[in-house]
Amino acid sequence: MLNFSQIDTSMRALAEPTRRAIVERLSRGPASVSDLAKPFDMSLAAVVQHIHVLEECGLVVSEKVGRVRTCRFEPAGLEPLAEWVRERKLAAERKLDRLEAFLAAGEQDKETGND
Amino acid sequence: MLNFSQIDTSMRALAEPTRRAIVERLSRGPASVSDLAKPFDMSLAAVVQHIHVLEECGLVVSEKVGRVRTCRFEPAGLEPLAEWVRERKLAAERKLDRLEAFLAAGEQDKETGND
DNA sequence: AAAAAACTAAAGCTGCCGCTTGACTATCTA
DNA sequence: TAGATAGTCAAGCGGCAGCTTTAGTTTTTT
Repeated sequence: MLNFSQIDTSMRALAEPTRRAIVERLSRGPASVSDLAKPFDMSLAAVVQHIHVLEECGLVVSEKVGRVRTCRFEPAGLEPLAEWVRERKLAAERKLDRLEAFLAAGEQDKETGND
Repeated sequence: MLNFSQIDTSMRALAEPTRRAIVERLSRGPASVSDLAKPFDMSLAAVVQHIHVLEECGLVVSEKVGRVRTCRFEPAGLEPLAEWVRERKLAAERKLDRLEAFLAAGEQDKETGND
C-alpha cells in the first residue's frame, strides 16, 4: 500500500510489544541503550533496532555523550495516534447523532400525526 | 513473545492500513462486507480476513441477515489503546513534575543559601 | 598501553502476515 | 428452477519484520 504517513509509522512502531515496553520504560524517565536492553531476553543489537524504529516515528529522541546514548520519551510522538482515536470516536458519535435525530424526527412525525 | 493482551491485539490490528481504513469507513456508519471491500484493490476474501481480525479484538461487530453480513464499528474497542496513550502521557507528566520539583527544590536551596 | 564497556553497522536466517486461488454454501432474483 | 449474488473455508505462497551473529569503532577504566 506504500503508506508513509505519521499515523502509519507510529501505529506500526507500537504494534510491537518490545517497543511498547521500551516506551513504557522511557515514559518514566530517560535511560541508556544498555539499561533499556537489560529486561529483555534478546541481543543488544535487537534493542538498538527497536530504538531506531521509535526514533524514526518521533516517539523517542536520543543523544550520545561519550560512549553512552541516552534515550528520552517524546510524548508529542503520540499525537497522531491520539488524534486518530479522537477522530474515530467523534465520527461514531456524529453518526449516532444523525441516527438519534432521524429517530427523533420519526417520533415527531408520529406525535404530530397522532395530534 | 506470546502476548495476548487486549492492547496488543488492537494495536496489531490497527497497524494495518487496510484495517484502519475499514474502521474509518465503519466509524461513519455500518456497511456490508462487499461494500467494505469495494474501495480496495484486493480480493473479497482478503477483506473478510481483515474484518475477522477487527472482530477478534472488539473493534468491529457484525451480524448476518440473509446472505448479507453487516458490520458496525465498536468505539469501546478503542479503549485499551486510548488508555495506554493516556497512561504514557501521565507517566511522562509525572516524571516532568518530579524534575520540576527537584529543580524548584534546588532554587529553594539557592535562595535560602543566599539569604 | 591494554582491556573493558557501550554501542554501531551489516549480513543472513526464520516465522509469520497478508494476499490469492479455488472450491463450496446459502440466499435472493428472474 | 436456473443463475446470480454474497459470503465462507482452507490451502499455499512470497515478502518482510524481528532476531542473531560477527566484526568493527569509540570511549573509558585500570
